[in-house]
Amino acid sequence: MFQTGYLKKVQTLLNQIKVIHPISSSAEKALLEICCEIQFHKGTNVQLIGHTCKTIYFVKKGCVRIYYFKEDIDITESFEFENSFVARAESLFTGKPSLKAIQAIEDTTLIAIDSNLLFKLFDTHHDLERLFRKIIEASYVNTVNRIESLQFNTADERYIHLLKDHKDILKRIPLKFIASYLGITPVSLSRIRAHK
Amino acid sequence: MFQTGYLKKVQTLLNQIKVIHPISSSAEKALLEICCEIQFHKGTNVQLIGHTCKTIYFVKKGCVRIYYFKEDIDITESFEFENSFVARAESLFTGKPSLKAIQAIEDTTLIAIDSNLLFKLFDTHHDLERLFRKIIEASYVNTVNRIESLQFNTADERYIHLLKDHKDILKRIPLKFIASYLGITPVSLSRIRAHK
DNA sequence: CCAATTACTTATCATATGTAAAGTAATTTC
DNA sequence: GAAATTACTTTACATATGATAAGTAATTGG
Repeated sequence: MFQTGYLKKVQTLLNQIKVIHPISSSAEKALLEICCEIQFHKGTNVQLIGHTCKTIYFVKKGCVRIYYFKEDIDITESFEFENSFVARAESLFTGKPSLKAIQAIEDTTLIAIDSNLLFKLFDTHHDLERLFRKIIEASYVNTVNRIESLQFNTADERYIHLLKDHKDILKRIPLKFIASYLGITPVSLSRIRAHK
Repeated sequence: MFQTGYLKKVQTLLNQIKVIHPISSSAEKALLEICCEIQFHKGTNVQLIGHTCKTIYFVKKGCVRIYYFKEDIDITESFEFENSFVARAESLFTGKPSLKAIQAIEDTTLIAIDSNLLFKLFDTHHDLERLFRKIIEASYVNTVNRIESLQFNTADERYIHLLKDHKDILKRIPLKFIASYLGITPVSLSRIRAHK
């Protein structure tokens, strides 16, 4: 069916799926058939601005960010690390071209899932649709919490909160990316870090 | 099966479902069995802070807001008007008690859907799960766009943007609610409106 | 319909964050 | 490994927004 080598390649994905919502082996098999592994060097774009998002990625190794430009300023919308799914929701779920790009922050290994093929599989594999419903629900909860943070917390409250939840983020992500993610300038983040 | 009176009551819900994702008549029937209509007077709470969210509401008439307190300050997280679904996602999808409340801003008629019963129906009605997957996807896209707005737009950009998308909101929602929704104080919103 | 409450605005002052510029430290590239 | 580029910090100044307070307008409740 599958060669040992291939199964090994996607093992991190299968492990993560088990945690979220276990699926039947036939669903697993169908899913693996529409997956492929891709490598990206640090700094390269995984997806470009202007392309309609038709891929859902799983981060096997490394990390990526979604970013866009507002008046020539590079703004990081989100980060994703190992064992997370990434997609530009505003494009994937609306079919419109995305104003955002995905970039590898480190040398990164992604497992790419073709979204059109995936959505077709939902017709025949109910459990696969449930799995992805739960993935979307979890992402939704994250964004709702993020809104709460951006709505009325000060910049340093947001910084402290980010460190509490993702202490490791500091070691892996350039500060300029963290700054725009928090909705502030790099200068302002420097001030906050200089023990304000 | 159903009395004409009952079908009439939930017609707005059924109409809206058709727009999002048409479902089979058996799914429709099953859904209607777990719905019930509830009326709320202006200003009353639909759900209280501290309760675990086990209901998904559909706004038939009127409007509601989700709000919470940060250091005694009332903050509006979101508004929902006619033909929208409302739930406190961070509680519904995690099973934890919600730190947020739902309140009727006008005299409001809601259709309440028991979420546990709904999730059970997903096992037997695949199309119902798809419908709600799409509803969640749309909500997710909205929150992602909202983050973009809160991350680097100025308060008056956010205000103008809100008016562009929801010009009617001004006529129905007290300014103090709009202010906290935009992440600013009522005083600051007054200044912005005074033609800054 | 009047009194009381709540909603909104305006003014003043304080402060956090933005902008610009320059300096230092770290990375990258050849 | 030196030069060049990029990342980060610090400083000085500008500005948007917050906090407080007081005034006006609108709603609510008896």
